[in-house]
Amino acid sequence: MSKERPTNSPTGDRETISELTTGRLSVYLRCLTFLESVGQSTVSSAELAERFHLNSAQIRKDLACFGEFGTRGVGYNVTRLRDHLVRELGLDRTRRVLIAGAGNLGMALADYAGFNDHGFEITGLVDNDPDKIGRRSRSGIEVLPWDELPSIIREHQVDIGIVAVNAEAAQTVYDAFADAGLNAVLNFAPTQLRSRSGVKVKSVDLRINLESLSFHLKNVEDGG
Amino acid sequence: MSKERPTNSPTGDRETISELTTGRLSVYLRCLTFLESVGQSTVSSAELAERFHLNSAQIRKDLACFGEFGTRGVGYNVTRLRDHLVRELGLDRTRRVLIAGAGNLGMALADYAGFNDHGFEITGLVDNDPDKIGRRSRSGIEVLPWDELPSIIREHQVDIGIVAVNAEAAQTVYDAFADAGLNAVLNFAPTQLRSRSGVKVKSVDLRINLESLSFHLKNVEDGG
DNA sequence: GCATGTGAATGGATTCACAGCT
DNA sequence: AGCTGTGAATCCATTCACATGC
Repeated sequence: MSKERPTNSPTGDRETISELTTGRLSVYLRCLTFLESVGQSTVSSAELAERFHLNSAQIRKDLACFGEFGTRGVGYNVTRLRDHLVRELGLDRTRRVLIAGAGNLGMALADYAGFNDHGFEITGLVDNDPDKIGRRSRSGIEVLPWDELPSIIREHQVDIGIVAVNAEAAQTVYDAFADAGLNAVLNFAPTQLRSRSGVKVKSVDLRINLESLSFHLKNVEDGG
Repeated sequence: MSKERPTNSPTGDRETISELTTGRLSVYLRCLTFLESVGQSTVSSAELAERFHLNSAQIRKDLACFGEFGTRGVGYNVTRLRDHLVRELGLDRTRRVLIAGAGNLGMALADYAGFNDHGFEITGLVDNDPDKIGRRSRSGIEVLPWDELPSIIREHQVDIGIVAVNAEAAQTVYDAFADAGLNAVLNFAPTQLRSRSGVKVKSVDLRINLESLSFHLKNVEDGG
């Protein structure tokens, strides 16, 4: 459909920011949080570039997506920029996360420190195995019945669903998440999900990463 | 240094294949394994393209990286192509994997089915917490002392190291892996590792993925 | 002077379109 | 006829280089 857009208008203009850019914005945000914690008040694109092995122009382009936030001759105000990124990435309110699949991976993710932290909150796990229902993860997240997914999502005001089931069940889980009104899904199953418009999937495929490393190793071995 | 290379010579020519391409090759391989299991003997680039929402020319280009493997007018022989990809990706021999960090994530990865499977084998976990040493994961993978990393890697002939420690310790672990002779590292810590030449890192950053979903949600909310 | 913000140039990846083989 | 393999064209991301503003 309509693809015409004025490329990069300074203000407004949502959803025209690429995945690659948002990934880097997350990285910058992490760095800014650190800089703030050590009391640094301004930072230049050159300094950020050095930290991340990136080109400073790229960083300026990335940061300019939302309008002008730096001061020429000076750099960026750490706190101001950080707050701005937090808001632009939608991290200024807590996102509630539900995990489908209470196997090893699901349980580990439920307890994973990086999640229950700064803007994300695991509200529960669901599983269709009666033996698992009612159990809790080490940190106390409860396993709820899969059948009650829609009401759980409604009552707990879940925003993000995590697929931590096997490849065969993954599409069913995604569809159920979508039917229940979720708009964002993080998939750990080693399969390509057929996604619906508006219901975004991000996939983390451990096997692809391992195979990529295997390929590198093979080249190292063959090369010498 | 030298960047000149004859772009894409049909045979030989290692390491000039992009990360994006190898990722897709892994996906194709998975699909070919499935097709073989259901007895399909040939497949066309168009059929693969439809499965993965990709362009058929891209698939042909990807598959042509290693030489010509299709038959014009017919397509690709499933078994032959699969075997070829297995060999080219270096999956024709078992890769031994060691996990550093026996926390929730490390333990879960040790037991994760997708790993101890088809070409990868978890040989153990290491941790520097004396309380954890000697414990075992559910599936029986033992936690070994961090101090003995070099000898463990030597004796178990480890190929790939996994970093499943916190962000602060991640660089230390990476460096220890590299010093012990590993050439491939999979990093789960939410930090950018300073990598050494030849010692490849692939990072899986859960938080970046969640933040990307958060950004999407914010746009959905703002837009409607 | 110094660092941002940004058009222009470059580089890489994807797609098109067709020649060539079966 | 059908499908691969691939140069040419296109698209998108990154980098360069400089005008702009503090």
